[in-house]
Amino acid sequence: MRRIVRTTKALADENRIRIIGVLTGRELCVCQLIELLCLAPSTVSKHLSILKNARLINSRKQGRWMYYRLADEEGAPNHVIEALDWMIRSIAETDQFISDNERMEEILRIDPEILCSQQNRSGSCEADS
Amino acid sequence: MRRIVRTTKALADENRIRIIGVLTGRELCVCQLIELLCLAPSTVSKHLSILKNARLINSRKQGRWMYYRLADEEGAPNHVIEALDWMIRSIAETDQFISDNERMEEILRIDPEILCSQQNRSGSCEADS
DNA sequence: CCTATAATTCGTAAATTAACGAAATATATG
DNA sequence: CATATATTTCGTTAATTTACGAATTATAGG
Repeated sequence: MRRIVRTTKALADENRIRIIGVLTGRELCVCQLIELLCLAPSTVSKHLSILKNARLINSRKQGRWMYYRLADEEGAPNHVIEALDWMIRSIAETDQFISDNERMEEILRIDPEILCSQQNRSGSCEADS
Repeated sequence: MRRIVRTTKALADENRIRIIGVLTGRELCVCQLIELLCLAPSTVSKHLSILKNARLINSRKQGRWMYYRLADEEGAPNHVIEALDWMIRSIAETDQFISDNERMEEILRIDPEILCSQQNRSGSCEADS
């Protein structure tokens, strides 16, 4: 039951739900999520660690970048996979999900080298929508 | 998306999950839940209002008693029904779910008139398990 | 109508969580 | 080896949530 609570707590935050929303079907690095959410790098990192702790996402380090993706069947408990499944189906038609994914398409067109180097300075984010 | 967050927040508390666990398959009144959870009546009432607000449960007043039951297909949005479904399947085999339901069987054997009248005085609860 | 009582609302204190910036860590590159 | 940089960890503050008791509401029954 502790594990169920850890799952629902991880899912009980709007920013973490948005992360799951843009992670469906692709892998993203932290600075791309920072750009989307307009939050400090340390905050986004903390959200990712909560999701990872709940085993909702996995990560892979490549050079200086850390890539995150949704958990897959192998390696995550059933109840986690099913929660992810429910979440993705539930948010799929929300405005937030749609606009986040549109925005992410734009972000993905930016060379990550340039994108990242412009962050880590305060007030760098243009809040959108 | 607001509604999804409301759903996950409602499910992100151990006591509320326990309430859902004992409510599967039956209707219960507030004092029976107070007895199980060993929490103040006002606290249990607050948990119930959070669950009701998220449309995970429904209520019915009969005399001085208020009966709560899980939401059913009619009247609750799809994503809520599916979340309930996931939750019930996920907790079904946990020790907490099993012992809560055993304890509830005992509680149900007590005349509610007697059960309720013994509450509302501080320190009345014998914490179990 | 008066009293008892089941449940809720309200105000408040304690605990938890979210957000930030600064410092630390790890990796690429000159 | 020194520097730049992507991410994480740590410490702190602000916001949110949980829990309680006191006061309130609504109903049953004398």
